Amino acid sequence: MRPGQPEALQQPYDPARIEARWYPVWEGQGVFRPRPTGKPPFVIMIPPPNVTGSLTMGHVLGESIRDLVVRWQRMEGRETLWVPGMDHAGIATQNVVEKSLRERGVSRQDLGREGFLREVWAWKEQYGGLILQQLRRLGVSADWERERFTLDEGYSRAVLLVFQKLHEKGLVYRGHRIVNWCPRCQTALSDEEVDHVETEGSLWYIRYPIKGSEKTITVATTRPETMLGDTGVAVAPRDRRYAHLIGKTAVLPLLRREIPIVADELVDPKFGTGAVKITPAHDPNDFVMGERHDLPRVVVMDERGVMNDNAGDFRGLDRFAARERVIEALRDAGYLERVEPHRYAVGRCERCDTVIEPYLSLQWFVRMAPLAAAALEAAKKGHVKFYPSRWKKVYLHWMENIRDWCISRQLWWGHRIPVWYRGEEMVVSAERPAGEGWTQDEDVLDTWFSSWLWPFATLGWPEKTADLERFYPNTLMVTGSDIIFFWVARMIMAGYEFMGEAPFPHVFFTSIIRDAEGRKMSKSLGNSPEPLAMMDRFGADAVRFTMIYLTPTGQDLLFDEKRVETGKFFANKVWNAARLVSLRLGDEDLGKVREASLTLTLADRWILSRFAHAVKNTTRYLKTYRFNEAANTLYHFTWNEYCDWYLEMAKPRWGFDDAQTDLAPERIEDRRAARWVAWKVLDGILRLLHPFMPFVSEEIWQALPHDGELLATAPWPRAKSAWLDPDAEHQIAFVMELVVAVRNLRAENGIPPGKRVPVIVRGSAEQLDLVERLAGQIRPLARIEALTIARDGSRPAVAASAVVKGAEVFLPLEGLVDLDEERARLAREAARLMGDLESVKKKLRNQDFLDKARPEVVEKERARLVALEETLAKLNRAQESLRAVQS
RNA sequence: GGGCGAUUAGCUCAGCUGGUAGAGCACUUGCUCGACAAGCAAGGGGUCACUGGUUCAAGUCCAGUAUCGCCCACCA
Repeated sequence: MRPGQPEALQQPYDPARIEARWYPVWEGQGVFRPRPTGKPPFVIMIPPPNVTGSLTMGHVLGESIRDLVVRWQRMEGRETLWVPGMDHAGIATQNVVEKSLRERGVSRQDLGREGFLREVWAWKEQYGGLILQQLRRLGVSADWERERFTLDEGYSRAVLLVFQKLHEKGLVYRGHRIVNWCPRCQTALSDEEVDHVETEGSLWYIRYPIKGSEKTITVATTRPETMLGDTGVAVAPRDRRYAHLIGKTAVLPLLRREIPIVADELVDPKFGTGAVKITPAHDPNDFVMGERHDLPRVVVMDERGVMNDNAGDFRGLDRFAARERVIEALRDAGYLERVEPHRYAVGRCERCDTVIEPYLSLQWFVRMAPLAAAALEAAKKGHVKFYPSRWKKVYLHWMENIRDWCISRQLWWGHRIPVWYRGEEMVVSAERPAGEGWTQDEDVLDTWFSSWLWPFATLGWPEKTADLERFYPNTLMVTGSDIIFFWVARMIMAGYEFMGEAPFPHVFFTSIIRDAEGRKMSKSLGNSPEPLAMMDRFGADAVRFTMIYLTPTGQDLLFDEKRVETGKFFANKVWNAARLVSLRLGDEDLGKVREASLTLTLADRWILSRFAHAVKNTTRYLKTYRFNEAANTLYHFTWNEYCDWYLEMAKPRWGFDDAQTDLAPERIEDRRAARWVAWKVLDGILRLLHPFMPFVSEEIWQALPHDGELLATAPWPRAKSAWLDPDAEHQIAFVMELVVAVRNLRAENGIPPGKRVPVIVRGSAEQLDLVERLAGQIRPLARIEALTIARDGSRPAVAASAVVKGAEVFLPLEGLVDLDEERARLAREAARLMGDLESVKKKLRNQDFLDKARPEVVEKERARLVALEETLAKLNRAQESLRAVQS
């Protein structure tokens, strides 16, 4: 315990100075390490950012929320673990490094696999993990000693072992399938990595001659260039129009290949002509039909999307150029019947936006349905809960319709598939098989095939480590809904498969950040604010607080840089309040003061009661993941109750001069109470604030009398029920209304703020007692010169007046004020109340209301009626008394 | 084609289990009164998208409509 060090709180508030100071202290003292406390551990994991990544506003929001929760739980006395780390991000990283190589005129093929991987690792050492530095700047309290990377040695072993185990169970298989192929990245992709974009295209109608007939059959297609790979034509089985053609042979235009006409239920007779070309090597549906009818698969383009030898004269053309030329050729030869505009969804690579080619190739897959069973049940039974809950439905729908996962990628950067070939032999094993002559599969695994193990592989799995034992399952997953399938769903599946239980009981989905116009943040639009620049401008505390304060639960967040002022201004407010308090604390060590030794005033009891509410509500909102509400509660309590009212009411009790020794003993005692309460509540505010604004709260806390080493490890405040004081709250509410009424009378009557005015109050004995007791606080708040308590019921002849909870406040005018203005004001006020009165009367005349509404509701309306009538009567009297007076 | 979400003050959004519409920003007026102009005080501004229903009572519950947005989907 140290006495206050007010000199530490310098004006102005300077976030840059403060924020450089505390992170090394926390880290140095091991605050971020889990330390057993006897309570169950709280475990959270970072969704590993790409190793190439740089901090975005999306990260800032997510990390702010994660750190908010972790810091709060740490203060609640839980043993906390936050595991940080990075994802090797196969395609993204390989793209970045290839691009930088290209600038040097080098391709990855030039370097060869080994050489290229050396380049990527070197690149990773130099530039990778920048984002982790940025996270420190933001203040995240992760345990850096447990930092993991998905390509770490141990983590890699886990990935390969998972492949091996799934293969042993028959859940990993290899096969020729139509996959999503990106001709630019030149790799297969999973369904989730393809974005479907609605596109204006055309539907081309092409005549295929029937062999041995003058007739033709017309098919409709959006991809005419693939007709070069057609090996059949299909019609619906019960389509009368085409029944006679089933079993006949069509002649493929341009190539003159003879292809059968078959019946297949996949054909929708209502679409196009009801006849469809079958291209088994270039369309997933056609692949299925091709299998059913035993049709050959003719691949007509290569992995770059360039037409190959099977494309005849079109060989060497890019697929889109080929489309034009095929159309031309068909038109010239009279095969093109017509063209219709057609809207359809085009698949695009989520990484590079290239149009995806459904492409026949040999790939590795995970059979997902068996893995989905447990994950499905977990959500249905509530073992895993989603916040907001509507994501459950989305999750279930995906799980129920799950499809096999293509996990092989034709890349070099990643976990190389642990499959070994020697002649006809094939071995699947995490370890290289013994003996000579084995060659490993060339492909690597999908990045998500490693990140789906994150909740346990980071803790040492497959080894039975102490961490794994202690920290699995994790406690909470906080992430974006955009990766619910990529990551969340798969983590749950992997959790059940390899650990036998869900990886976490709760998943909280953060908002998606958009710009002020509602557009997605993107580099090309240039609408993505630079978080580091914002932290430099406003401070990390301000950025964190603002993001949490603004984030709506379950909605997108429309973000505008200017909004960060909210956080900065709030930090400044707290800073200055702390300055005020620290300057008036005196020399006594307040930490040693016992509350019972103090004589608390009504104002003291009021703020302690309000503080207890604030603690209760802030904590409740955190527990229910309503983070914005938590921030909001704290903001308004601090600013509008503690600063605007309590500190203002405390000022006169403090006085200015500590050295003043000739005070009456009761004044000294009162000053002591005011000091203690102001400090106590501020201390509590700082504790509540710390998870939101760790830097400034720690800085201030250290400058005030405090208990313990660091705020970061100080206990979270409890809402003391002994502090709840409804009586004090009612009474102070009256006083506040009274003050506002006087201020309002002054403002409306144009009385200069500097001018002190006399005020007369009439009211019930209780009200007048209260006013008398608090006169010392009321006078400065309302800038009152003389406060007259009219116990004799007398009233001034000429005055501006207002009614507050039945009490009357008079501001004698003495020719200061425009009487017409005051008359108009009273008339407006009376009219407003008349309106309210009418609606209350109407309600009370309604027999149904009286019979059916809950008694306390009816009682409330009755009380309101009485109060309104009383107030109106007093207003009327005030109007009358002014009527007689000359302006 | 299916599903989800949104529609409340000029802007961005709160409003939990139905009981006198709130905040921040912006706006108006006035303030250098010994924490804070990054501030203080006082104000103006809303038929809660529309239509119907349930109810004594609907921003809140139900149904439908409209507009916007998102996700999923093998109609070529």
